[in-house]
Amino acid sequence: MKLKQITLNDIAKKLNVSTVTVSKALRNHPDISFETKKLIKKISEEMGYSPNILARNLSARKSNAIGVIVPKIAHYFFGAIIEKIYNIAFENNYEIILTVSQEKAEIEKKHIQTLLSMRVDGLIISITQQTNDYSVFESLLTKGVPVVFIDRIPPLPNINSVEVDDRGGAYKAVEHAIKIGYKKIGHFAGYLNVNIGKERIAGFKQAMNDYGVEINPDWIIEGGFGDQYGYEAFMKLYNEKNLPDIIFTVTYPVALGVYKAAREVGMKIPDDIDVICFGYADVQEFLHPPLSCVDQPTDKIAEKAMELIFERINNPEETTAKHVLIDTNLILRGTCNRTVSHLAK
Amino acid sequence: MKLKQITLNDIAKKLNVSTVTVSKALRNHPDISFETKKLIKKISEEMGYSPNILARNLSARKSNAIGVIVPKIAHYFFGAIIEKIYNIAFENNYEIILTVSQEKAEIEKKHIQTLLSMRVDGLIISITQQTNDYSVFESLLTKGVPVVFIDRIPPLPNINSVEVDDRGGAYKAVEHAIKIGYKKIGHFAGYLNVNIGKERIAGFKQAMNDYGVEINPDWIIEGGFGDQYGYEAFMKLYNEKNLPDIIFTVTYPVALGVYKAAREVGMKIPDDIDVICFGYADVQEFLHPPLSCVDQPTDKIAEKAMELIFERINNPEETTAKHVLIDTNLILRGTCNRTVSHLAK
DNA sequence: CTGAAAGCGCTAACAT
DNA sequence: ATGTTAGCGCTTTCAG
Repeated sequence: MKLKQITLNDIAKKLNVSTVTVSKALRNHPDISFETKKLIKKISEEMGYSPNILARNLSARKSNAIGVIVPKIAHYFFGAIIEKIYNIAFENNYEIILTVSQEKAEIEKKHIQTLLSMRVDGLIISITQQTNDYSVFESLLTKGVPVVFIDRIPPLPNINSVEVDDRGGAYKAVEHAIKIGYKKIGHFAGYLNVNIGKERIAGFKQAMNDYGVEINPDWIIEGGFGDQYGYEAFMKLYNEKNLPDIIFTVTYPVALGVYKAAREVGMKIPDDIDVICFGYADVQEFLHPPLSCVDQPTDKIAEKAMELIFERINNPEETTAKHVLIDTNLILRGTCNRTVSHLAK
Repeated sequence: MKLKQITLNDIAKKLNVSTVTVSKALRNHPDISFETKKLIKKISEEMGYSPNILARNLSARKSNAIGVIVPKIAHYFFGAIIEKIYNIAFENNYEIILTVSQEKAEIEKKHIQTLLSMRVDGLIISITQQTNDYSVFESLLTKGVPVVFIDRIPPLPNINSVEVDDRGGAYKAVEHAIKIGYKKIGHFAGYLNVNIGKERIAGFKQAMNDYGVEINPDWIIEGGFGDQYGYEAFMKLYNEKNLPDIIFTVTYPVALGVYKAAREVGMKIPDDIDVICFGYADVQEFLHPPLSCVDQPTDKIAEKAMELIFERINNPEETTAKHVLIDTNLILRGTCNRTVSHLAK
């Protein structure tokens, strides 16, 4: 802003001391006597002094800020992680510079540039679904910029990352479905070029194989992570009269799409068709029936990510990367939650 | 970060020119010949130069950044607004420094200090539910800092604000309920010390009065904005065997609480008890039945807020404040959406 | 077209 | 205990 801002110099002149004295006094430097400190603080308060962080950071060559890049905000998963990241940063006197890539690789790239220009101390990134050029990230690494990737992770060696155990979580869900008696299990799988899509379908397949349940490729549908896709995928199978007994969806919105479609065609969940999804959201318990899911502990993801980034910031020399897998747990509510003897064939 | 960053000077030395030349070349200043520009750009690219925005901003005495303070993020309403704000900022080459007050007045105050220290060009604020000391905001105004308040607005004269027409929206919802035949209309009202609570109940009452429908004070319950409160309020009336025919809830989570409670006691929405709420959320259409609501156009709020803040930033002299009321519209889905002849008594 | 000088506000290092 | 000097990286005069 263009307003006249009070500077150290202004205070110094008023008190007939040097800027350095004021600077030190305000930062409680032991050099300065208690009396002068008190006076200086009082006056600067009165004058409405507010330190210029730009100048301070320029001088200190660090910003006390962490840059964050996420594909979107208005989404339970990212919203919750971001909120937690903010809280942790606040407790540690760090600022967060949040940017949104809108799932676009070019925007992501621009944000990286901007954040580097802002001289953030580190970067936390969740890459877009369409990112396929990883050179930007590589150059980040060779430059030695502290970076931690969360959830959506580029296929690069030796990077710090915090990831949900997608495979294990998917496995848990499918295993549970099998254990309560399901045999005809479908999977709406999202995009398989994204690591979460890849991992979740892997967990699905592994559970099926481990328990000797046949995988019907007709019931595995790729396509997207949004509710629209769940709706369409359901309708496709419905029209083919080829629905499984239960569908494991790659995300929670996809399950919403299934709910909507099922209601439209008059099928009752969980009796006519059952659902379980990957991903927690606060509204699931209010659905009818309440939707069971694989919970991804957003708080833990945020905590670990911040822990790693701080570690990296404080040990710039350290080069071995850490890969953290966050364990998931099944939250069983109104779906996929009772033995299905009626299906025994 | 502590890494060696390339500076203008580094490039200048390498090319045996002055920093100024490099600076100008990189910014496409007409002073510099096409040839040198080309060369300098090529080299700085090669060297991986990234301008130090801190230094640039310090020199320019402005930051090209807007500070935003919201009570929370993981919430549909704020999430959607923030997302839009980010997009608009991006299009205008502005940075957003987002901070979260966690509904705590002291944190809010700290954030204001920090953002001022960062020399943001302007501030967009949605105050906490517990803020009751408005002097911070007042001093902001006297300092001449461009500020726009959104949604949650302090009772101060002459401030820029963007507000949803809460009263009008509530009026619309209640009016609609009346028109389709409801007489026994309740209102779960949230906190009345917050402007949105105050306005919404005012709209409720006004509609009731305008249409000559009797207000039963037993059916107006204050208490909070979360689902828990909706649940409790419903249960209270249920236990007293004193439920109205329809409940207008102050927020969408409160309606969720009602859904949950109603299901628990075996009452069917909308037949046994009907609901309509203030506030849009993407999941409403997936509820059973899909929940009708008063939509608050988050995009418009964000757009207007950004418009006002830019206006203010570009005209620091301007002192007359603008107050924008964003119109709402009713989104009718599965609730509060059919004539209730069966209730005629 | 190019560059030298000065300053943005602050702090670390080195006197006094 | 206080002040002087110099520099963080960039940009805006203004002179050449």
